[in-house]
Amino acid sequence: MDLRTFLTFRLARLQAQINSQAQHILQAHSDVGQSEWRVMILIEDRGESTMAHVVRDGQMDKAQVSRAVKTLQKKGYVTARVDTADHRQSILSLTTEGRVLHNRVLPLMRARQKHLMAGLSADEIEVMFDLIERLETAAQRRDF
Amino acid sequence: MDLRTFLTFRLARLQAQINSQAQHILQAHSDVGQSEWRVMILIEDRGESTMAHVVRDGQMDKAQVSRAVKTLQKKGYVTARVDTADHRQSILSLTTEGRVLHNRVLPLMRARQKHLMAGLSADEIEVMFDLIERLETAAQRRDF
DNA sequence: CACATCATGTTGACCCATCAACCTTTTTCC
DNA sequence: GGAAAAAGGTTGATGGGTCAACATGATGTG
Repeated sequence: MDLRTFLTFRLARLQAQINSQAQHILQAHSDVGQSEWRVMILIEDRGESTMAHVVRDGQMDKAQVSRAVKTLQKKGYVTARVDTADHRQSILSLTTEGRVLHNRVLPLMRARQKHLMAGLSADEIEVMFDLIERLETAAQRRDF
Repeated sequence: MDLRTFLTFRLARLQAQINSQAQHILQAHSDVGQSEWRVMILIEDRGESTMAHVVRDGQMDKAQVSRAVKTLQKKGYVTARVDTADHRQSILSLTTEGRVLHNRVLPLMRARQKHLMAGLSADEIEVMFDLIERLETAAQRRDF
């Protein structure tokens, strides 16, 4: 029983490392957490967005997005104005400070992503994505 | 900016699926959570153990282990007796009920692990482990 | 022996993630 | 038009995971 040979165990550790690295960057260069950062990316990516869009684009939990947006508003990085056409939703956009933060941190995140994949050849990256895909399918089974 | 092409994003999704699957098994067949389950495995693997060993064997956080052990004692699956030779640590072992639970759930977890890897060839598994290894190394960098 | 150091655990604080219950607004459909 | 269903959000609860501070027992060195 060597845990090192368990795929799930290794993946969990890898994930922990990756998270920790991201957390470190965000702490060193901003005052937002990972979920807030992801929300900011997703908003800026559309220019303007809504929580529902953020949820779908980022496959995040809507509760998490709701809280992240609230925090981001408090921190002054995001504004929300109620949609006149649909009063259920608000239109989210980054403030100037939000955009500044975004533009400061995004290059670092891109560099990190690049560094992570730098040790892998194009073929290997392809294989990795394929394997992730298949594992994800296998992980959906619930009849154990 | 398609998040689907981000390795970190895909890994996070995969990890979430895998966790959810494990959680589902534990909820259906026991009353312990994932960290408690891992602690139980690690104790039973040695027959007897200590928190420090569990922490090292499972590369878990000691705070997490401390709380998991406390809960497991409350649930009656683990006993702790102070080591006479070293009064700082306690020797942990599973109770009879703990062992029953362990023997009931472990086969399901093994089956799950097998199913996860069933779609992958031996070569692919090897590649996967190798890639995980290298990504883990790359994820250690902190100078961004 | 005494003091510094290290190892073992415990606790509080904080963040991430998920689920369920609930409220409001919009849409669908008869 | 009106009831039912669906969509957008909010909130509370639970669990996972990490970090820092602390208390205490063990160890090792001058």
